[in-house]
Amino acid sequence: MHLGSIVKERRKLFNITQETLAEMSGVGLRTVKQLESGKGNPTIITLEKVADVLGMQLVLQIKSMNQ
Amino acid sequence: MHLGSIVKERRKLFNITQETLAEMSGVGLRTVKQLESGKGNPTIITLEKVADVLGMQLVLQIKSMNQ
DNA sequence: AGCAAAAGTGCACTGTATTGCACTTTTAAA
DNA sequence: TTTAAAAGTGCAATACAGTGCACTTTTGCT
Repeated sequence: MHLGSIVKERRKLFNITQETLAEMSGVGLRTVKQLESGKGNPTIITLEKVADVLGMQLVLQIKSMNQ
Repeated sequence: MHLGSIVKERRKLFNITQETLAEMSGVGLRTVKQLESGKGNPTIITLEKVADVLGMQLVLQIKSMNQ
């Protein structure tokens, strides 16, 4: 499961639209759409802005841990 | 602690140079240097390439977990 | 089914990440 | 302490991420 899907699922949990997420995070709507649909290659800052609004954070962890 | 520092620390654990990490990951040396020194705003793919070589992965998790 | 809202996409422009090169600074080993 | 290897940095070129706009497709509600 890629990062975009995780963002999308989490956003739906909050019952907000891509447009609202874009506004709240300060990221362009087009960028949010691309991120969620798995297109493109966002920068860390873009991903962090979006994740932050959704109460999530980007972390680097040792590989192959369950969940 | 930012992502660059985590990469740097992890790399030192493996006793390899930035140059070796760059070669192994397929990322430019200049980019590795910027990443580790906290300059710039890498893309997910760049960070994933480097993390992969170091046996790490980028994950999105619910915020405010310990560690 | 009908329809409005939400999501996905092609295009084009702007800004910036990636990169190599050449150089300086720092580190660590003899 | 010397000094070679490793790390940090300014500059410039290229590739591509971020974005708005206009449009199509999908979703989900009545």
